[in-house]
Amino acid sequence: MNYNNITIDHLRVGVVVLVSIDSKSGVPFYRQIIEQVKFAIARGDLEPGDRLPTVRQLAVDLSINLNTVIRGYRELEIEGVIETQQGSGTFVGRKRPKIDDLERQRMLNQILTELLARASDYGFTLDEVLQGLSQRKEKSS
Amino acid sequence: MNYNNITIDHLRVGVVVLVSIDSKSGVPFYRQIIEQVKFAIARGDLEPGDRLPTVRQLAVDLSINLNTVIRGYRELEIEGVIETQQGSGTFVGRKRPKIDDLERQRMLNQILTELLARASDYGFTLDEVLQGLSQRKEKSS
DNA sequence: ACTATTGTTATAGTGAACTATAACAATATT
DNA sequence: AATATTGTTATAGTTCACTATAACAATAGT
Repeated sequence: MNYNNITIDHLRVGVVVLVSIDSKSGVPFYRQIIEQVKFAIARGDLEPGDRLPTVRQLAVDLSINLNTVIRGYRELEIEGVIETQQGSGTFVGRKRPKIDDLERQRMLNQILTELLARASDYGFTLDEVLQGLSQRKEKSS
Repeated sequence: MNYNNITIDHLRVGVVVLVSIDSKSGVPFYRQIIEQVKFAIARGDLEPGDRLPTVRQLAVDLSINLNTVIRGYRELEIEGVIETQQGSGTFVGRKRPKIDDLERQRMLNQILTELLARASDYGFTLDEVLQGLSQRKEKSS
């Protein structure tokens, strides 16, 4: 699929874009898969127990090689994000890290600070960041 | 330099971060140089006639190879963003670099995707991230 | 039981990015 | 004029991401 010179292959599950690959971004495909699966979980589009696309199906849909998908899935499994069952499929894991509220808050603040620092390096304003995030929320609903 | 497992080599000119390389992002070094020089100009941190770091100096400061710097500079010159003078140096050209909306969009998307992937690692949802950011906006106004 | 579907493993090849190193060419400095 | 500094060019080798292809292994469905 082609949007204004940005080539994006994607896979929709229902109405939701699960994984999309930007072949011009310079970011390795398998990494894009990893990030976007995590992102989908953060968004709530994927919940524990949900089934992911089969490795072959995703390879076809994204027009990439089977091994590249496997590589992404494997790293996700190593990180404990997903669980694979040979013969049956790949599923979102049940793992949820336990952190107390204070530590959680601190962690979130740190992540946000780094984000804003980077965004500002590139000349983005807080409003633009907020808007970009809001759009992602809309897409998923 | 090391911030929470994110390795960032950077070069400051004055107080401003001119070019920083994230070796874990997967984005080729020479591309990061190109992008960041363009954004520095767009931001106003670099103005027409300003001198850029020498190829050798930048290579040393970023701990990358001379040829990689040259590759980035060369593309910037081809695009007309900078002008090189053998023997004297590399300078910002008079022409303003076009950072089209697509490129900006891509950059923001990349930053947001990374953020959300990390947030997901710590069990944060998109909503929590949005809420955290909104609070920062209130504070700043 | 058989078959289809799922994930797994293995091998081999290609191209891009990066590195190391050396020599060359133009300009600035002394 | 001589030297240092700047960008340029060239060669060669390494690593990584990706592809193509094939066979294997476990599970689900019939």
